[in-house]
Amino acid sequence: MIKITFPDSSVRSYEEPISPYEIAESISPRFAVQVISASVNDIMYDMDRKINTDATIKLFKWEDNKAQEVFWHSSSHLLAEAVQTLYPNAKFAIGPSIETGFYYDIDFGETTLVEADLKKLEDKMLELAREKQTFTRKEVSKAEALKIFKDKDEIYKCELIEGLEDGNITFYTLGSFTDLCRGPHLRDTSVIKAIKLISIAGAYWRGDEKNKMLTRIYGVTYPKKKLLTEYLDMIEEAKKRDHRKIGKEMELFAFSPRVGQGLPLWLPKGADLRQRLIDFLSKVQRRYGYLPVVTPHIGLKELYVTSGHYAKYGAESFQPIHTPQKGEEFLLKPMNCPHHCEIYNLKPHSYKDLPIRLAEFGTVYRYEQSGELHGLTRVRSFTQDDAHIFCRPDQLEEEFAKVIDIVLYIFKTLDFEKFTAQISLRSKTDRSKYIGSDENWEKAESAIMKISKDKGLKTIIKYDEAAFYGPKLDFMVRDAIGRKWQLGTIQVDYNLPERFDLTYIGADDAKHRPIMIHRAPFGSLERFIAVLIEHTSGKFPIWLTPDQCIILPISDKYNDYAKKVGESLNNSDIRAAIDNRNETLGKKIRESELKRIPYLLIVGEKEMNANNISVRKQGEGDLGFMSIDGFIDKINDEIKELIG
RNA sequence: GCCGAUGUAGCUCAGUUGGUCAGAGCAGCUGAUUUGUAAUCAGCAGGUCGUGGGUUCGAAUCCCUCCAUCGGCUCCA
Repeated sequence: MIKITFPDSSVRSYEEPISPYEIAESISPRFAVQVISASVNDIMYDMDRKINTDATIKLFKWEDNKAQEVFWHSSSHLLAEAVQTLYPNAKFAIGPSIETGFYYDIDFGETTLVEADLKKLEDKMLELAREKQTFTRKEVSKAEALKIFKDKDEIYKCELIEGLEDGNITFYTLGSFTDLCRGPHLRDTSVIKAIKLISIAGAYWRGDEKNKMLTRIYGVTYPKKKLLTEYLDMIEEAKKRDHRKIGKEMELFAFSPRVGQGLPLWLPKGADLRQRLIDFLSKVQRRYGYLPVVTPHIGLKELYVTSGHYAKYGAESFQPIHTPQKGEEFLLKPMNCPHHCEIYNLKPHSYKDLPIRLAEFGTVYRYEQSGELHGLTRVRSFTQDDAHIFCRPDQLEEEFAKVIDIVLYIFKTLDFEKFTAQISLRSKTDRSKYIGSDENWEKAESAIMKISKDKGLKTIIKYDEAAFYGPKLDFMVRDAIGRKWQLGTIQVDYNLPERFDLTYIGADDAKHRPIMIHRAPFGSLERFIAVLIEHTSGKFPIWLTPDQCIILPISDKYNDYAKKVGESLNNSDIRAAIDNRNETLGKKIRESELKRIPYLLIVGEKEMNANNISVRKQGEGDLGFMSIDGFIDKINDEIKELIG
């Protein structure tokens, strides 16, 4: 007999060997059917794999991530089996589960897979799934594993096996398809009821662009048709919030191939919104002791040679601007820090002067790869809400903490509740891509980790994500369809102060090196606004939105009164538009609602006589009559509540 | 940059296998209507079908180049 401990600490005895499935069945056969995967002593286990010793067990139903992972991973094997059946010459690379669904990277050789082929694969997968195929686990030696895949000419699998330790290799066989795989898997394929192959994409073998590009098939599966339909509907809904779509609809920004790829044109309403965000942050920064500066959009190449940016990015950037002066070369500025360092360096500083916080809404230019451009989230010209804090070592913690406060304040004000705070450190292995001494890096990395912890910030640590001059604390937010984007960033830098030979005179009358903090709470206005659009579906908070209200005269008999109301509102700094077209009220309401204007002010006979307005709130309907001053107070109260 | 897809009036889209296929709705303009909480009616005007080549008697439709966009990969100071 062995003792099996359950998550609620209850213990049951069983005759060994026994599988997780049998254990689930002993609890209730109905429960057993719902269990998709299991862990034994916190190691994921096949449902039919036998347990021989005392153990703690967890049984996962569909709702559990651990169940979905197994479900989707098994689905990737099912996809591979279908591919192998229809394309016998295909060579398989890897096929993991992902956040939602799975993919498989496959080398189709000379064959090109097109979208239309996905349907055939889906059908084949369904057909195979219905056969109730089981997954068979087999432990193999490295030599044996290599031989099997070598015989089949599965070069990618062989390469994977080469990197594995002998004695740790398992195969799983599903129908006619055997794969190198750690497992675990579903008991059988019959639970896979709904299948959708989402898309085809290219993906480099092992994620290295020097390697061959394989064909990646993305898919998602569910145990119920309804769940798949719900998922697909949800994606459709999310696409309606796409900032590129809304930006066009609301005329916030645009692109022109004549101006150039990735160079956003801010339209009047978008520029208005953007300026309001700048004003908002400027006010916060003034409170925190930041000093505004303005620097040019270009700088001599030598500036970036000094900073190290030229060596790192020079070749893949916008190339130098030449002048009539032979040998003179300017670069479009890809970041503001070197300029700010030069400002710091203009005069000697006392330790008493620090910290110095130089802030600039600085527009920078980066030649992003064409395939990387994406709406406003990845562009070639963008404006950072940049600032550089030059401080003494003993001020670092406090300054860093205050920057975190600013970021959190902004996120809170704009209702960005779901964000990830990510500590981005150096690669553990490859240190060639960074500048500066190990000592400086260690100081900076440990400082970020300590301060984030002291601040009580929930962080995740990512290696190989640091900037080349220093580690970062990044605030990541998701867009409408779940892609993660970095917004706010705070970076500790010991390296640029050295390169620019920044100093201050200490109390000991000796020269010391300040520490530099780079920080941008929005990250860039472009990306921040993109994410803001997707989070709000374009229904911006009242203090930000371009038109706070629109006046709708019922007929042109009331246009003069409408104009008068508009003037009163504008005189009180309420942004009011007027729709005095010769259209029916119904139409004006409909269009204003679709334009996401927060308040519609209807004026006709009654309002004109009573010198008031009839207020309708976007999405909610008629609020009844209100005096003009009453409405002004209402808007101002709302704004006060949001931004104080 | 790489793999795949897409590109028709300002916008959203139709256009079967190449042969009156250059269309519709919305927006715009003109006129009528003077309107009470999500689309008033009628008429008019709008496109060398992304660009440049090619195949063909004939190309929006087939092929190639380039440009742009979309989904990924790689990259992201």
